[in-house]
Amino acid sequence: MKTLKYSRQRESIKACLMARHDHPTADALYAAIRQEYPNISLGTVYRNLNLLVELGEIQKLTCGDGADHFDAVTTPHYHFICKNCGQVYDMSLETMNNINQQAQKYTDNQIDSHMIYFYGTCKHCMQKKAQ
Amino acid sequence: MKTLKYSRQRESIKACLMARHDHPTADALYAAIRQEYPNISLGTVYRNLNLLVELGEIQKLTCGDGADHFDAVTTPHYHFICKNCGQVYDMSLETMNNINQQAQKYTDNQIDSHMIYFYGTCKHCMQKKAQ
DNA sequence: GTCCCTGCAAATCCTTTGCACTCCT
DNA sequence: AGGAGTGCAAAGGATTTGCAGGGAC
Repeated sequence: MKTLKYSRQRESIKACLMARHDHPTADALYAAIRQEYPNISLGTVYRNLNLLVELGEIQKLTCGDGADHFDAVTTPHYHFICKNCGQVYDMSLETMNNINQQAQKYTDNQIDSHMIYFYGTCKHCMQKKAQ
Repeated sequence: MKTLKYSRQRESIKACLMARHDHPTADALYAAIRQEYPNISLGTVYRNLNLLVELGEIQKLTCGDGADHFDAVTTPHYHFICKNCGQVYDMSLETMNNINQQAQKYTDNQIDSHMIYFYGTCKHCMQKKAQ
């Protein structure tokens, strides 16, 4: 097992993600962090994001719009994705009653994780369209 | 609006996907169809898969393993993905009770579609590991 | 004949990786 | 010093696209 060393870049990436309420892509995060560390490289951003995902400190969201998104909230929750603007919103839902039960058909273990995405047009986009 | 013309390639792609019970990637489907049409190109497979998705005749699954998968079943259902082998299984669950209700927070419309993925290790892989 | 569809290859987008160098411990 | 982390640029994988020729109607 590798020993983890401190890096100001990693701290900055984590801090930056936690400060946001949207779910930025690696590239969007890169752009934001460049304001503080103009020399940081995109490769470093990707490397650290993947590391943080492995550590369970952040979550990766693959919503199907090409680029992965990242989320500092790791407790189970769901997402609403606007088909118009691509914005990813957090959704909270009651615990998923019979899902673990259903999953016994496929695995003897627990479900490790899940990804739930709902697609539609968000209110914000509907307003813009109405104008 | 474009007029749709018949193409034997498109028919073959659709037929091939419908005949399968797994959820192949574009590349896997390409390999299968090549047996019947050795000259078909990967670009054509992608073009037609996207067209069929637009027509609502098939479904695209973005499970987060790099490549998109395709599914001939378009009725709402869920997926179990083995973290070990990447196999995608169909799952059926009762109708999602309060989900549309919850979604009113984000959209005034109905939810257009949703993607639900559960991750774990499938029984098949557990057996192999045990050997 | 017209316009859609194809095969091919090049281009694009997102992400990962190899390498020499730097920074933590 | 030792090894993890970085910046850079090149490589990689998946998907899209431009173009000239072929096929449907």
